[in-house]
Amino acid sequence: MSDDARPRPVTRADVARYAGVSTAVVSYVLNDGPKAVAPLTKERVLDAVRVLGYRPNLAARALSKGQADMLGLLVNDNRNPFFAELCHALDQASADRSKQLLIVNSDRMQVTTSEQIRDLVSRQVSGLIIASVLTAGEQALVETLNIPTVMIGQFGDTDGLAGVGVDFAAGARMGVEHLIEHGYTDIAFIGSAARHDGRERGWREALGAAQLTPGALVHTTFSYEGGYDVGQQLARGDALPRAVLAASDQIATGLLTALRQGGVRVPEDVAIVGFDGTTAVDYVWPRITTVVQPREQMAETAIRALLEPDTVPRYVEFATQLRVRESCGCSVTD
Amino acid sequence: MSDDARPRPVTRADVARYAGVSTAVVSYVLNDGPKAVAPLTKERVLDAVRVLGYRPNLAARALSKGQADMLGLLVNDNRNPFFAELCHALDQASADRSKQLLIVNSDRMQVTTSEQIRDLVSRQVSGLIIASVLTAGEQALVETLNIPTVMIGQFGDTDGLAGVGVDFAAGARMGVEHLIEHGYTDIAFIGSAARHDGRERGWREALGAAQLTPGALVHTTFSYEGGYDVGQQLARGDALPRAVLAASDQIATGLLTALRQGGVRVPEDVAIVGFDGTTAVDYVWPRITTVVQPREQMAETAIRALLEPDTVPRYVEFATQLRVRESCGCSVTD
DNA sequence: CTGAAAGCGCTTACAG
DNA sequence: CTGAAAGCGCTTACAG
Repeated sequence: MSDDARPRPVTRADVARYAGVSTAVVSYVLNDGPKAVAPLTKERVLDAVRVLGYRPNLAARALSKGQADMLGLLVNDNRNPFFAELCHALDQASADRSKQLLIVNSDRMQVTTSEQIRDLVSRQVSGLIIASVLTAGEQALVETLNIPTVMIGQFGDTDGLAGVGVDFAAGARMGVEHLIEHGYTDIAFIGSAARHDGRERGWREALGAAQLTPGALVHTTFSYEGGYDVGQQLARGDALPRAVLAASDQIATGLLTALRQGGVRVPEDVAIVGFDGTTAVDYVWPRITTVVQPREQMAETAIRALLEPDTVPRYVEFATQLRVRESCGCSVTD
Repeated sequence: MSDDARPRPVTRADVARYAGVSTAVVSYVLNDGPKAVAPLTKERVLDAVRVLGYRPNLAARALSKGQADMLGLLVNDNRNPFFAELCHALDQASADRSKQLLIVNSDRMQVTTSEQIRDLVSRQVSGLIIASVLTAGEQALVETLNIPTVMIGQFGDTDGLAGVGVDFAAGARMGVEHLIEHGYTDIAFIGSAARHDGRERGWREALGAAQLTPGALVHTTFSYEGGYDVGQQLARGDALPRAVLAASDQIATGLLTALRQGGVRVPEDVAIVGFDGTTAVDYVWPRITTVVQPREQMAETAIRALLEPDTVPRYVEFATQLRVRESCGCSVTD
């Protein structure tokens, strides 16, 4: 049995003493620089590290370097499936570059988002990833903070911060065009009331290009519930659209559920196309056809934008892809 | 316009100088101790803080205190809806106690779980929350680390670590009993191959108590796909169980989707009860009846177990609740 | 190739 | 009630 309660943790001084070198040398070995170390000395140090079970104190290193090898991630709500998948991808991508992700939900009641941003910076994160919508004030704050920052998922290139995302309008057009190919002419859009949602614009554009009158335009919250509420109203009313483009998979899922609960058939009565490409919409029935955002690529690019800004353009817009399932009326053999 | 590139951040020395006090006093004010400060002096310090826009360097504080005001959370995959919700609840609960959560996915390829645990500790987290299953070796490691640790969601009280979770067996019994009340007698269980899953035991116990022969016992992975695969096999075969208890909502959802895709009606042909109580299963159709784990309470208790261990028993087992929807055969007016 | 030493920005016993 | 100073455990210019 080993002793418990090892009161004083092993420090680099212990390692230096054990290996018979200076503490500087221990650092050189552990960090592979900035100075070279003789092979034999290096061996002795590594041995000491092994024997003593030494682990660097990362808080000390962070203080010394002014940087904690962490990246701060601000997300509105990590439970949202799309953002959960994005968080996961970001976690992997930052781990690839040996950074930890400090994830913070901005829907906290107790503290303002600005406060959270400041706290992240106080912790010496080397960069900020913003996966939620900022107010003008919050954005101004970030800019004065003078820390590498990238917006992900949503950004306007009017502002000063770097951004990674998809072309919402093109994605929406793709979805609507697919519905048009099915022969539907009455195509509604369900999305948020945000001022300039590219998805809403893309919906409109695709209909215009096909000489179709826009169908109903419904604004709701970005959540299962938002879609569900709309679905209930539609199911009760008498003016069902023939097809719907939903601005998110969550909305699409809530909509689908309410419609079916209300006895409306999907896709026979109402066809649905979602947006995001989350895994979850492949596990409802009918499975939801959706516009896929390439989240691994987005995550990878966002991390690069932070750590190697010169290798990445200021704004990166990825193309989306249509994942065809049954909710649009296609019959998929799978 | 304000200057950009503020090279040297404001430190507590600047504040002290501006306020005409020592740096110690600044600390006393900012930390409300350990010494009292005269009201007027305090005012001057707070003023200086405001004017200079001072923010403490949390890495320095962490080094000094040997503790970073962070809690490390190890989760297998934050995309799993139940764990996403648990992470969110833990985030809120730790924010209530002004700790940040350092979330780490243990499904990373590049690095072992033990390595991740060590890294968390190196970062001076003041506690560890383990929301994933540890190997014996990993668990032994955690114990030698001598840091406050709590397992959440899953724990065996044979081991040395504190734990918070639900009574899996009782929860499963509750689910099965509900299916029995519906009059079903052929009730299957779909879960993992883990050695001692309380849910499997509870299923068996409830059937035994009702003098019913256990139905099929199917082992699969804990994922949408695991449930989907089983559902496809069942739909193709000719031996459909009349009812199923799934060990997780994800399994239940995958199962439901595959069954419906295969033309099997739920609940008319096969009734389903899930486990976890995630939000998502309220947004599939039919909505899935599920055994709810009280995740806010669990999260709150886990955080308390770490920060105020004396106020919490070593093992806390919460009761589950049945959330009745349509998948079991109930008709819910909602 | 190696070491002595200053510095990072806090906290906190100790003295007054 | 306040301050001077040591200490936390690293990194890294500087000197040799």
